Amino acid sequence: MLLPGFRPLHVPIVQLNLELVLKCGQSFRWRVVQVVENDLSSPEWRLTLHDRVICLRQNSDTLFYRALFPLGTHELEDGSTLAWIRDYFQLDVDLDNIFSSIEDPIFKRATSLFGGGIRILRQDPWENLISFVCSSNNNISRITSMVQNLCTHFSSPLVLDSLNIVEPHCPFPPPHSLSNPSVDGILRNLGFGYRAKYIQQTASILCQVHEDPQQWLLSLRTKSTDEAREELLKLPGVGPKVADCILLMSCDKPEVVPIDTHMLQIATKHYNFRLPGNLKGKAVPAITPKSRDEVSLMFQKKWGAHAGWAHGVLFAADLKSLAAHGGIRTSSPSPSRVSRGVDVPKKERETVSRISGSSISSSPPGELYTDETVRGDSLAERIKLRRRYSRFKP
DNA sequence: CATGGACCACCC
DNA sequence: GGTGGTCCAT
Repeated sequence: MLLPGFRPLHVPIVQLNLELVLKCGQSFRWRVVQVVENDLSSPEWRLTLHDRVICLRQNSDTLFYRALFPLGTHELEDGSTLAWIRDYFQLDVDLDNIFSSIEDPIFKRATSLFGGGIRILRQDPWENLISFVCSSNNNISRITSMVQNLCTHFSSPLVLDSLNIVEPHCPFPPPHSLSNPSVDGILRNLGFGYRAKYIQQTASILCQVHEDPQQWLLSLRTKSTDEAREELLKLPGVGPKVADCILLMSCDKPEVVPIDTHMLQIATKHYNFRLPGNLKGKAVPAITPKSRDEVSLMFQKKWGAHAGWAHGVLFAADLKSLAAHGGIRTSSPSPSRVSRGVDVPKKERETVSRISGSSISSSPPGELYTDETVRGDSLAERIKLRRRYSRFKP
């Protein structure tokens, strides 16, 4: 494969499969661009960082990469792009190595379904945090559009040289861009619903409490799993499921297995897990705090030190095998409840099904939050925030 | 500490 | 009526 401008890196597709990894609900910002050069065009993946756009393509044994830089910046490739890639994809982690000790036949089957290549990304904790605050009661396609809106409305696009670049490339907005109280209303108008307040409050709290919020989030990587989780749970919109996702995907906690209704289904259907009031044949009851811990522990015990990575395989495999069956659909009711307030229409849809055969349907602000703006909040609001934030304090 | 609702917008 | 949760009140 000849790709002008791209640099080759030897990475077998069984170690990293972009198609499987970048669209399975870990990161929501990668975009596919169909490049029409020649005829044998492979999809190109792009992600906008704060100072460059990462571009990737791949074939069976090679990953091709390059970066697009803003006008006026030195784009001499000093190796930082390669360093970023190795870190982000955790290329030093050998999938064969960490999975070879897992005997679980169901896991093995899921792996063989794709021939590997599914790994956990090492994402930026801040972006990861906000993205998953958006994930509650939500599907991949809508989360994707919400995150996209976050970028286009709260950060400035990189000014690129390339003429073939049309749409704006906006980085993920930093904490201070989302901390102003006005952000709540803006996000609501963008269709974020009740998650709008969570995002603004979380950003606000982090900016108030930490000199450098992003650096502080990064420091969670060196803390113990329990300590890091405790910190994350203090933030509005972050419950046990979201916290576990962040721990696994951006805080170097590979043993953590996030349990959502999806994983609960898998546990029930394939691992004979039974909730308290669940008899055979009955529908799976709603997840409870206790059952979540039980299921998570079961998987952790079964899969070991990299249980979270194994979970990623089951999860992605599940999503994928549905997309393959493309029309199998299971649930789907319709609304009758009308809500008041501002409504902003949204489009897009996506359906995913499951391995087992059943399926689910898925698929100007920006000012620094200063003491002055803080005073803009009502007293009650501040007290509530304060109480929540100190809930776990000694 | 353990359950039910509400919560937004959107799917169907 | 349900969604790849969380918050709040019993």
